[in-house]
Amino acid sequence: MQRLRSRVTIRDVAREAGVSVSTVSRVLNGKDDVASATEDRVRRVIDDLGYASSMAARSLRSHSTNVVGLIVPDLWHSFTSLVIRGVNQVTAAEGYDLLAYASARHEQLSPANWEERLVAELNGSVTDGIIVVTPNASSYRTTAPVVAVEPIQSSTEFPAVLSTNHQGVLEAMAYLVSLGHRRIGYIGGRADLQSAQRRLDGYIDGLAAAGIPVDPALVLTGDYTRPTGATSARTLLSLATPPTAILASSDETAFGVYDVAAEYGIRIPEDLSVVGFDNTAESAVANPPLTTVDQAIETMGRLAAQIMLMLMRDKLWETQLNKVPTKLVIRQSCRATGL
Amino acid sequence: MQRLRSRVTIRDVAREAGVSVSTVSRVLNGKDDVASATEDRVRRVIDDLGYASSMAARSLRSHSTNVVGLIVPDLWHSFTSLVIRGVNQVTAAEGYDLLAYASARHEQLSPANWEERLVAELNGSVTDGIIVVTPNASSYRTTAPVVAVEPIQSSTEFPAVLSTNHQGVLEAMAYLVSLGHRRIGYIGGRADLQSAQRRLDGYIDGLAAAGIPVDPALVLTGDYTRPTGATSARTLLSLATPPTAILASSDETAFGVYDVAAEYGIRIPEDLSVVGFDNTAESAVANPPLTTVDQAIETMGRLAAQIMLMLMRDKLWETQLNKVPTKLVIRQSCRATGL
DNA sequence: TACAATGCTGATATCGATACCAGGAACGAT
DNA sequence: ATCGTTCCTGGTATCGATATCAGCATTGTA
Repeated sequence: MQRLRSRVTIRDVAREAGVSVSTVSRVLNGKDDVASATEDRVRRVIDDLGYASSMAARSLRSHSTNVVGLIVPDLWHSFTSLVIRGVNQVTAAEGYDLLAYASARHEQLSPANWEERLVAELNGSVTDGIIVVTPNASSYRTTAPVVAVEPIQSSTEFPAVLSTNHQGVLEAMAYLVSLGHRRIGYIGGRADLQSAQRRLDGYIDGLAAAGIPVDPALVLTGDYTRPTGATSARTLLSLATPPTAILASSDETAFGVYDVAAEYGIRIPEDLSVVGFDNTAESAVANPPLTTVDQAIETMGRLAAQIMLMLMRDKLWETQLNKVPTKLVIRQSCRATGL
Repeated sequence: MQRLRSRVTIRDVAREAGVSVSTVSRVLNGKDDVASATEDRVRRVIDDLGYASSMAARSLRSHSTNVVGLIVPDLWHSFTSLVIRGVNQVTAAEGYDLLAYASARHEQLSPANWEERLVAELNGSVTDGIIVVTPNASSYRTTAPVVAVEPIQSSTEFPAVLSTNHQGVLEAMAYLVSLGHRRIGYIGGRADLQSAQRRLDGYIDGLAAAGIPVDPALVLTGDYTRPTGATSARTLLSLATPPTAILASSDETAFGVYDVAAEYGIRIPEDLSVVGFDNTAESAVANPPLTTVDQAIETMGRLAAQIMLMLMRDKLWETQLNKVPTKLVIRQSCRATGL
């Protein structure tokens, strides 16, 4: 491959085409005041030399890129991937490039504000606006707009997109209660996440609505992962009076419950009803297919992108909290109790 | 939120701290020839003002960022996500940032070289090296290194990471033959992809190795998607003498076969054996769990990142074609024929 | 005492692009 | 002949950072 000795710059193009850099710049930016003969010549040289303008230089000078930034804690978890997918759909349709940034510096920076520096660094320099996924900070110093998806802080100074975690769990609880369950176990998420808190509230309110007292032995704190789901399930199923249903606060957690049920010879849904939360792709093909709360994560991404584009175009967006509704997806992991 | 009127620049910091921009720059870059009193003062001002240096300006001047670029056709397909995950593991461990770029301009540029411009634009300006996933071009004009993952062109002028598609399918075929299958259907991938061609070759060579003639009616071209998998399965299962086994060239395709089998009341694996390719997360929880060829996509990402870091550090990497072995994962979707 | 070495700091050029202003050529109007 | 337009083009300042060189104290050495 031709590893060029040095970059092809706008100067090289100008020299080769026998015009000034200004003219080349005009051609690049599609200004209409260039003679068509000149434009053709410049374009030919651009192709010949394989010239591409430097993003760094362009954005440094023009203070405008065509790029929406996305700052994510990682680039592979199912939640992240789905948000990215939703955002990408909108940005691509509107002709914006999308740049997802996962920093190597999480650990080194104080965990509370690792994204703050990134936002400042990227915004107004490489991106025209930034969407942050599950951010910690409640405010950023920046010239360009910021939109959050599932922020950890409950109140933020920028528009945020949230799912109705509380409502979703409430609905799932109502469903289990309608099937006759009264001992319902709960495996939560990491206590420091706002979403986990909301879901737990939904569980407690769901019990209250059915007039069932909370049994602390049935309420466990997890971390949304499969192994922890399994550990928690072992605890619940070893109780003297085990629950007849388990509400897991994530699909991964629910699969941990599946694992332990198989291990104990407990049949789902005959002996134990299980409800998840997320509606990941796996939940549809699991055995049995998992009844779960659909978070519409992709929709959240789309909404965040739409808000972002509005703000970038100096339109206003009044609402700070934008909720995307959850929906209970009933499959085959629950059954009425035999009572 | 404080939307700042204008960016905080290094100049503002210098003025506030009563030093020159040079000194601030030295502090930022951890040079050791700054008096510690001065350094403390500058750092305090940096924190107070919430200053973060502009990536654009920094890389324009220094010609070195700490960023590895990743150019992908999309940001959500399972293949892409897994590659990103592998790359991210290595870059994060080595202290490099990762920037994944999905262009909105696919469609507008001629499809054959949409990534070429992106590579030139990013490299030597925003990134120090670029990993391209399933690229079309076989060469790029760039000053910084390029590494490809599953390039479409068979021969490239830069290091490429490939999986042993041919070997993987061959192994799957040997397995099916060992179970007694002789009528084996094949649902391929998009004909223009090198990977699809390799897998098809594996199928044909697998038949040849077993001394079975190719029946054109059993060989269909798909596109790796679930709906097309279903359509193809309908065709195969409607034949006068339907196959006893179907080798799907992707897990998604295999799930399409599952769908149609359920529709037709055909039991897997009792009536029909199915083998997939990819070993996605879904394949393990499917009903029945899918026997599939594990591509070790994450490993491919890791290897690509390792090669990239070598090249960025001016080490040499001789081998152009780096193959990551596939492995047959036997689950419960196949059974010996009743003959 | 003179002169070099060291430690720290500032001034200036530069990276590659765009914004802005100025100006030449061709043309018609006065 | 002079002037104002219109159309096109070039020169120069500038974006925010780093690299390089130079300079000023202060200290060490011949």
